[in-house]
Amino acid sequence: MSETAEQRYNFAIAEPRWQAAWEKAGCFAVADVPAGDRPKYYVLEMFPYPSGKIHMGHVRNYTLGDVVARYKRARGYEVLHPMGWDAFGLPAENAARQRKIDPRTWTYANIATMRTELKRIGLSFDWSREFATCDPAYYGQQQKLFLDFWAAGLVERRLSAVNWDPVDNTVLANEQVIEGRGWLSGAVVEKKNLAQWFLKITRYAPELLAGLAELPRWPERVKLMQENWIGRSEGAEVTFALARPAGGIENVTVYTTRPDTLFGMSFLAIAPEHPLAHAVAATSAEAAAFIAACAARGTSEAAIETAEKEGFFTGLTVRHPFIADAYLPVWIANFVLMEYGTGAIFGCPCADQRDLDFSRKYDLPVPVVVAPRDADKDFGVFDKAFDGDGVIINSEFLNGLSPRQAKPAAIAKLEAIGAGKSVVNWRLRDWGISRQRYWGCPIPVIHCPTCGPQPVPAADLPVILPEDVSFDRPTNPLDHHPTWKHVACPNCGAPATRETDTFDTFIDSSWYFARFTAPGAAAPTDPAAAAHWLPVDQYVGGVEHAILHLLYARFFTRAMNATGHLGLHEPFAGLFTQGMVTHESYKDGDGNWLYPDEVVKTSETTAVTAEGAAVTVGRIEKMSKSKRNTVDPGAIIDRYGADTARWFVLSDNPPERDVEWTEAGVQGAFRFVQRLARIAATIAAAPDATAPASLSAEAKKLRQLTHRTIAAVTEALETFAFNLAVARIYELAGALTGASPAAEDLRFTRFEAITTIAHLVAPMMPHLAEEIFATLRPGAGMVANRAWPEADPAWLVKDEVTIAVQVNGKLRGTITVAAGQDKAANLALARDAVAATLAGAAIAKEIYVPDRIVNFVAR
RNA sequence: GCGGGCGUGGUGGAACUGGUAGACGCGCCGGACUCAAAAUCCGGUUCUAGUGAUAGAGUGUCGGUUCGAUUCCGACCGCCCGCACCA
Repeated sequence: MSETAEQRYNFAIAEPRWQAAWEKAGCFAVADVPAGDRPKYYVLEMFPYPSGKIHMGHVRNYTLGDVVARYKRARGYEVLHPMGWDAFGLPAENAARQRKIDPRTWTYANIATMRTELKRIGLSFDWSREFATCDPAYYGQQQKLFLDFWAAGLVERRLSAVNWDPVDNTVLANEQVIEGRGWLSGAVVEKKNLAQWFLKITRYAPELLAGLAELPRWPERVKLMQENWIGRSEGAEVTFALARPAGGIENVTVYTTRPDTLFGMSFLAIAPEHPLAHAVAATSAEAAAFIAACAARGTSEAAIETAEKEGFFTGLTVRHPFIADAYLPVWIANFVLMEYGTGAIFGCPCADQRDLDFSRKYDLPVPVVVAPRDADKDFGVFDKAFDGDGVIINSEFLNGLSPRQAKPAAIAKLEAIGAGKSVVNWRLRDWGISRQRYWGCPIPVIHCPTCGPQPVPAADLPVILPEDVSFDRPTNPLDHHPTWKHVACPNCGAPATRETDTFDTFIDSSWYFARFTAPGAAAPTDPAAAAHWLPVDQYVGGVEHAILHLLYARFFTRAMNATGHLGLHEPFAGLFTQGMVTHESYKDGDGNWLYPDEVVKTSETTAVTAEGAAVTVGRIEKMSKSKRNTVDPGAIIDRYGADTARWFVLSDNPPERDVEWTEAGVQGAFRFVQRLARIAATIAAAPDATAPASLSAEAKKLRQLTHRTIAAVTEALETFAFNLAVARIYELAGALTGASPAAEDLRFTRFEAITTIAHLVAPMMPHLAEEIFATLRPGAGMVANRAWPEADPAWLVKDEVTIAVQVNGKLRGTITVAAGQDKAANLALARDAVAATLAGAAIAKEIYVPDRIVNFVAR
């Protein structure tokens, strides 16, 4: 491409030039509290973790957001479009341990690299609002928030079961436990109870669920995932009296969603961690051994899936609440979870598969209390429980009712006899936020041996991470720092120690969108700025954050509301979740992964190395470093320019789906960039054309297409159908081929068309848009500061329409008529058009849809 | 197992609230320009039969509703995603 470079649009010169021009003009900077009366629009993309380099997923994510931001600006909105860094996290610590680099140095160096890379994409960020979550100015405000939450009763410190690595002396996340062993040490991981800080997100469970209904601009899929995660379930708590108390415990309460099946109960089962189980274990070595065996069992998904149902009979029995003199055995069972419900269930084997499996294994009775409506007299349950709708049988006062009717009836009876009540249960659990890590926000708490945990006084905030730390031991450097943790108790002044755990990094990203509205505020938020800009009007990010991040941010918004930092409940009014960027993967003969630029494609499905060795072309999957199927955005921008990269990630398919990065596709995008520049040059070279009094048919057609394209692209951008916007622009550009005509009216409509294209492509290819607009209308300013084109309704009206003519629903011809013509005339025309097919057959019915279709129903 | 989504040419994908299936891109084929190539420009491209205007088939499979179904309904097949001994 170098030999003819002088004839081409030179992106390498133009792109940095326009980026500098936008920056100089301050196009994208806004005030915390703007003075004017333009309507606001807040566009936000999920901020990146500074891992080292930008990848194609970032390019796609930020390009999608940038299209919205630039489009909304052109539509007259004042747009807040900030960028920052989610900068705390484990990779920085790993770099410190493995390569002896200070996490701070590593992180800020990565930020510097990635900022430079991002700027080359030409994104319309207000860079003046940039911050990193590892800046003390940010995390200090976060500590303030935590203390306010604490004061408001939203924080709790309590014992919690964790994965404990006995060699590394640290808590491991579930993802860090591999086949029951620590990922670094290889030691068998233990379950241990540790004091951990929790945020009481469960208090907001009903609100977080109900709030989903107020989010029409969120994907249904994401709302459903959150709904399932929050997991509301309606049922009842039933209290069973023990026939004989054990360890001072007199009764056991279970949670059930099927109180209608109480008469089908054949046992009661408790979790191994249930207090009653401990009481039994105190006097039974066998029980203690069973409980220990359960605790040692892995908690990985695979282990759970293959786990056999196992139980231990305690020797205890409980009374049935409805049946006099009925006693049911109490078992400790490995499939009952302490964390859900009350940690105890009643077993009804006929209506629950797990209970049935358990009953069969231990020879417990299986009374049948629900039967299908159409069941015969001798309906029985053998190896498959019946949990469908049906009719209650063998259940005294519930007989004949459906399960749905029987539930309230059973609950009413339980309430009447004081044995139970209606209860709503949630799957959502409180958020454990303690991490035994260095590179995170210090938890601003001081532990005093006499006063207990004390908040760090406001005057002493922020609690800053010490820099002189050592990673020579595997445990948390904060813990074995010689001086940092030793302080005086703020309450009594006695020697005390700082909390050495840091926050889960999900906290950092739970409120950054609010901080962006006033990044320099002395408090966590500036209420006026937050009130002006929030909620985020359009949030864009990966679907992998559908649950945790988005749920935490929704919770934080409510907690910040409760503590006076924000005035709203839902942070993100609109959410768009984009698909991944994928690429083919390649392996050499020895099974090593190869980078795309190490292979030469020899056909659609085959490839060889540069040396000619055989290459296995693998699956198309998400770009990942481990599989080496990555393409470096920097290299792409060097070769093709940012606009080409942007255009490609937008053009091929809908943004919510995965896009496959292909060299052919990129080249197609690059050709279009050059073609547009060429068309613009041709047209600009033509002498000025003024609007002629009348237009020829050809000129009229072009003008109609131009205005239809404005309307279609506008509609497409409003609905995230960016691939359709691209297609419509291709279509209009396609109509502009050929040499510049002599006719004045055509010169005018062509000029109008290309000028329109310059504006329509601007959100997607902003540099090229500026470049061609500058050649077309020198001195008319930058596209970035110009208004979006308006489609003239007069030019959207079609004066001629082609109507399909069908016989019995089959297309037999078309007629072209003036639009909006009357029925009779068109029917007659249509009949002529298909006379041969009708061949005089009797017409039973004539269907006429104006300007669309005529259908003759012939017998 | 539960919940949700998706199946359209060689390929990525279009098709408004049921109304001419395949827009637009990629690829491929043919042509122009060129000593040649690249780039560019023009034309063609769902399949089958036919030189041909044309005819038939066609949106995972089977059935239904309708004048008319990619679109609505039912069953099935396949793929993808989320959750999961959740009581």
